[in-house]
Amino acid sequence: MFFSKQITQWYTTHKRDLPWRNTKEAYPIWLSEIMLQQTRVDQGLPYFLKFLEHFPKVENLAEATEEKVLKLWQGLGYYSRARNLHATAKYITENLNGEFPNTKDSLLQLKGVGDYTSSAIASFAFNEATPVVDGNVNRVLSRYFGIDLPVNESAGQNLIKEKAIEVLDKKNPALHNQAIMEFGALQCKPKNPYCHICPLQSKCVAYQQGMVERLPVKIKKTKVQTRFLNYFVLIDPNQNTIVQQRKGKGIWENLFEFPVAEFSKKPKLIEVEKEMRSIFPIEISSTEKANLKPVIHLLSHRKLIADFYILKIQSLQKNTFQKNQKLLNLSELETVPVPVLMANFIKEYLL
DNA sequence: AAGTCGGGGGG
DNA sequence: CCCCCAGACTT
Repeated sequence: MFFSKQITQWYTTHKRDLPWRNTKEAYPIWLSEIMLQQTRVDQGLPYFLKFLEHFPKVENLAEATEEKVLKLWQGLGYYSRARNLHATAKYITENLNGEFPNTKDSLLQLKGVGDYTSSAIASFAFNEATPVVDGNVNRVLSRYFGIDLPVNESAGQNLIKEKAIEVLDKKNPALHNQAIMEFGALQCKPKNPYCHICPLQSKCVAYQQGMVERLPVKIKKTKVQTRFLNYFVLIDPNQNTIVQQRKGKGIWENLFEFPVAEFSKKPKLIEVEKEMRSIFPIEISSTEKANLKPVIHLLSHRKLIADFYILKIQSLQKNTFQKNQKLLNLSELETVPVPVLMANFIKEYLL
């Protein structure tokens, strides 16, 4: 009881005013939880407001096209969340009469809803006494109990979940869960936590033993791979161009991009040109490399280096298109969902 | 159990 | 430059 008492008291005076906390409706709570997966509150908030504006009810989201959902999601990353969000909205609208499941176990069946998110929705919307365990909770509990097992392995994660149940205020799970996460985000931060004014100080094992900065322990995994993307921007005299939708299961699934040749090693210009001509067996009147230095994009475990080639051609013929390709005027490029990497290029060079 | 999936912020 | 963020899903 000490733990929950302290953090909820801390919460009532330090909490941020966030829109999804002012409701018990499952729809906006679900929406916020999906958006905030691996995403900072500050980054997700504008998207949350934008989505509620376009889709006030889950039915409105269900009726939208996936392309529109992806467009609104553009820039938030992890686009499978947007596809699963849309699929789940349709499922709830068409099969569940627009009513969200109201238990953790039933919520867990929804696409894109895992262990954390099902607990979050069940506790926030339906007051189910189930603990949330996210990055914040891993940090707070590993420090408070002095757990030095890696939190991203099953043994450590299981122990954290045990402790999360142990400290959970079963009478006020919604308040407790909000409090412990907010506490992790604002007080028990990854770097430079405010231990000197912490209400848990007296019982925090990590603080007592001076291991706060060492916890939580995580096993590292990253081996950075580089991908070389060579985009071909065809432009005809009417300012039309071709984009194509990424299919398959890789990065940016279902987003649009210019026709591309990908390499795992830095290609020679000859190789790029060869790929270009196999993709477009057409007359090219002039080629210019659009940007002198390539666009370098760093992701968590990957480095993307993108070169853009602008190809001026006499005419784009519809019958040469593949199924997933679209003919667009340059001014229409802003209407289709594209990776941020491309959006930046488009804004700088084509509009 | 290990990989993959984005993009941005902070030290 | 590296780590982290209201994780889930696939292999």
